This record gives sequence, C-alpha cells and structure tokens, in this order.
Amino acid sequence: MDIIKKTKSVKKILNAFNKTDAISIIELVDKFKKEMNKTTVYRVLERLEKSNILHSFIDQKGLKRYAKNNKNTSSTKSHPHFMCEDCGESSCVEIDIKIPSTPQYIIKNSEYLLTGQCKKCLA
Amino acid sequence: MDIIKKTKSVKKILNAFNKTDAISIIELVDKFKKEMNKTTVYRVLERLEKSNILHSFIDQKGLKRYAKNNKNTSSTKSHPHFMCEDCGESSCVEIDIKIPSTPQYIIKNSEYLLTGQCKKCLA
DNA sequence: ACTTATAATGCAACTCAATTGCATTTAAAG
DNA sequence: CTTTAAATGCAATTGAGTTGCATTATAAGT
Repeated sequence: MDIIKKTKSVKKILNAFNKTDAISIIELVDKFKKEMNKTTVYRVLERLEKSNILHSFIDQKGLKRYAKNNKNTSSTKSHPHFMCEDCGESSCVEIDIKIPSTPQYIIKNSEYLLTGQCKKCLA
Repeated sequence: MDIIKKTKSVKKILNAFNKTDAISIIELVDKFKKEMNKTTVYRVLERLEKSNILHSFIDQKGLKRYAKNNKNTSSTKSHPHFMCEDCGESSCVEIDIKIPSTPQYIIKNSEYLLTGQCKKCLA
C-alpha cells in the first residue's frame, strides 16, 4: 500500500512527527504555512494514513490529530490518546485497552481520549 | 444550579432525549428547524449541561453530542459512548471504565468512544 | 392579575476547520 | 530525456459552531 511519492511536503510533514507525538492538522498547517498550501497538508496526511504510516483521531475539541503508527504493536490495536490541558501537547499512551464486550453491540473500533496534566506542566 | 426557565424550547429538546440516548446537535437542529432557531438549540443544550441534566462529548466525526445524565451513577463518572456505523444511533454504555494510571500524566477527564454495529442493525 | 427585571429567543453575520474543482507542476518509471 | 500519473496551489465552498444585538417571554414581586 505504499502508493506515496516522497515529495518535499511528505518529508517535511513526516519529519514533524519525530519531535511531537500527536499533532493536529491546524498545527501543521500553521507550522508549514510558508512552505506549502493547507490543502497539501490535508492531502499528505490522508495519504500517510492510507499508507499505514500515520493514524488519526478526533480530539476532545473536535480537531483531527495524526500520530505515527508504532511498527511493533499493530496499528489497528486500540490505544488511548492523551492531551495536556495546559500546554496542549498530545501523545499516544502505549497501553493496550481491552474493548469492553457487551451483548448489545459489536464493537469494531474504539477511541480513548484522556485529558489532564503532563509531567512537564506539573513540575 | 437549576437556573433554567422551562420554556417551550427546553421542554421540546428535553423530550427528544426520552426516545434517543445520545443525540448530536445537528440532529436536534434539523429536528426542530421549523420550531426554533439553531442558536436556541445550541444555547438550550448549553444550559441543560450546566444544570447537570445533560452531558456532552465529541463523537468520532467531530460532532458534539448530548445525552441525559443518569441520576443514579454520578454524572462525572466516565462511561463509554457507542455509535452504530450503520444506523448512526448513539448511546451511553453503562459500564464504569477505570482510568488507566500512569506516572507520566495526571488524568482528569476521559472519553471512550466505541463504534460498531448495534443489535437492531445486526438482525 | 398586572408590572417589571431578566432570562431566553430570533436573526444575521461571522469564525474556523475541512473539502472540492480545476489548472499547473513535479516525481519517478520507461 | 520524455511521458504520465500523482501531487500541489489557489480560490471558492461547505458545515458546525459562535457572537452581537434587538425583541420576546418567563417568573418573581406587588
């Protein structure tokens, strides 16, 4: 599924994920506003998700965020996402969450969103 | 904290929650488009949340949803929200979720979003 | 029941994230 | 190189949610 051309935009965006864990699209759009069009940011992220390099989720403010897939753990496996209320930084929490089984539903997907304070902001 | 006037709008909106569990704002705006302004829907819901009658969360599509608070279980307690991919209906799952504790963060709030198929859509 | 203060509503305009269409450019295969 | 399909830029658009302000309705006080 690696249907991606390694363009400058792709490289720059991928590089941003080396520093930070889960980044919202608007942060990326702002970060690269002098280097590429916002539509490009949206479309590069879409392709990186399709290629299983990134995964996405909607945060508590309704903004779409992307994060790198962990090669070890299967990317489809559900893990929580944390966001610090103070500094706004977001990250994947590497804990496997067992999806609760109920007779009422068949659960195919789950998102677990946590908010609070991160270590940095508590110090 | 019951700072609410029982207007027609409030009664109608509250009534909608007797049939369905978790409803998105746009559903309500659409449902009542002939009876009240969309701004009213937004503001009534805000007030009902402040009065601890409803609670809200952002669903997987980034849309804000409201649901009634359960009088028995404390409303602040975290519980998952389920949405059926087929019929779009959404509901509160009355299971207590224990928030995972990590040394990295202090978690103050959590949202657990589940998607899949509901009983109706499987039959 | 009537008056009054304040909460609630309607309406129009606006913000902001995200999407779309189309012309142009660029990467990479041959 | 040349080719062509993928990627990009730009402008316009969509859609959820918000805001300001004038008007209306609720509920408390008389």
